[in-house]
Amino acid sequence: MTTCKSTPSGPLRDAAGVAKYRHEALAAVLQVRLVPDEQPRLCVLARQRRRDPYAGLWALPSGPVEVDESIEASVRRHLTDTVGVTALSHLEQLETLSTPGRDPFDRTIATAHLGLLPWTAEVDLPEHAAWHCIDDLPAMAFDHDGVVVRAVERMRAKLSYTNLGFALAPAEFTMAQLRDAYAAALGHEVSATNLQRVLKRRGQLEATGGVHAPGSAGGRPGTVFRFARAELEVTDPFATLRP
Amino acid sequence: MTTCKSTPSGPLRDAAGVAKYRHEALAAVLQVRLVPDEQPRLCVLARQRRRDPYAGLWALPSGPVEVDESIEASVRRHLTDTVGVTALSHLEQLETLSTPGRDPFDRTIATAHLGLLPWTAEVDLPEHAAWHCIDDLPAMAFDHDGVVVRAVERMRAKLSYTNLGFALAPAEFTMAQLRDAYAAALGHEVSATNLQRVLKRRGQLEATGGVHAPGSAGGRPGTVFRFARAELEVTDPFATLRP
DNA sequence: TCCGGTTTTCGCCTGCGAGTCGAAAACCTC
DNA sequence: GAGGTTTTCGACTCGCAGGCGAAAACCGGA
Repeated sequence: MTTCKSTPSGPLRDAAGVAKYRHEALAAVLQVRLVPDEQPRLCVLARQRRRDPYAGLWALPSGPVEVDESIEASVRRHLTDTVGVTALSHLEQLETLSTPGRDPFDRTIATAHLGLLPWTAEVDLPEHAAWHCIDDLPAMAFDHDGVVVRAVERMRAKLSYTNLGFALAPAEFTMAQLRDAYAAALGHEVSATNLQRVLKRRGQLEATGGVHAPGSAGGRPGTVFRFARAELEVTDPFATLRP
Repeated sequence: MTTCKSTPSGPLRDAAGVAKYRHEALAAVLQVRLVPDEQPRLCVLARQRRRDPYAGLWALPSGPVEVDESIEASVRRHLTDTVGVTALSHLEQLETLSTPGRDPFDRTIATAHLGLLPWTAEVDLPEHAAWHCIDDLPAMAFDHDGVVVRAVERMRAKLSYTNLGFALAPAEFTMAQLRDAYAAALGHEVSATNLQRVLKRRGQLEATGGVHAPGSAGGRPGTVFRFARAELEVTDPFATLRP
């Protein structure tokens, strides 16, 4: 229904003279990645740009929103198409970036998202895509470095006041595994004792009944747990000044 | 630099065939409003629509983003121009709405914001604009009722784990006034004792030295306080599982 | 000036949940 | 069976929110 009145040199405008913008769906996909004989580390998925602007720099997976989809659907579509990510355990909106000049070639608006993968998910990465550890990030294109920082902040905050832990872990796990995953995600040591007590008190943790075989070094076998619910729920945002 | 290739019947697209969208800057402006001889109440600013779609229904203040401004600057501009709000004590981004069909006349994307005014701010409302109490909202246009709900949720959550209280109150106030404002904002009774102790422990509260004259019914005069800082700062988002 | 009524302020106590520590349990290899 | 390793559980401490009652500071009226 919209007709075009813009001149080739100016911004695109509709019949009423209102400016229109290209809208990018953008995602910082985080995963606790296990490396044999090392502590697991928190990483983010990025692609190396082939074209200007910022050719050669790393950028978060993104793509334009189509007319018949919501931004969230667009994020999922582009993640599947460009980096082969289909098994997100969590996806939420982070922020919308709109500073004029953030894309030197066009006036674009982008909505950034936080995506999470369980540590067991294996992604077949295409060429020019790679995982980068959070504490050793390369230079990134556009405003994407800020997006990664805020994605990690959001995930860390929600790990403490929601049951977001389910998105880091697979269906079943031992407390030792979960402790290591939390430690990698939060960036500091975590006590398995305290973690188990906190999650149990909140009713997020259930024992499956099974036990996990001990490692080669021996030791008591760990009981296998699962998260009671796989949807995000807030524990108590009104920690203070409650009724 | 973008040229127009769209046909009059299809969506607007640039030279590369990428769809472009009208982007709306949207704000839910909340204020604790004082009515003489009544408890103060939390209200939201809305305008009654004159044109279709949703003519006659109430809608949050909004307007299209211009090419040379960020979304946040656009929100401030439209709030000034359409409802005369210039003294926001706080403004933050809430969420971006993009469901196809959310605007039956056009494919638009809107970024919703949370705005706060101190209870002393008096706004000269134009015709067709009014304050609506949160617990007695009229039917709203588009997806704006959901925006109001999430704006209130966000504010209530941040009142407990940030110093957002500074945005509700004027520069100076007594604990009794602040208690009433918190009670209206949170929707439940608040103890002045506990409120003062919590805010003091966090270093958010300072005594100015002055005292407020007692009311007509007498009583001990209240000491005058101010917030130590007027920028948002998080108290402790990592309440649990800290290092 | 004294007294009841009102509002604010302060100190003490309680209770919940996070964090720490150490001992016991359960497994390995030698 | 002994020694080493890992997991699990209980007991304790501590910080902070929340509740209660007494004391402080003001009013108006007798």
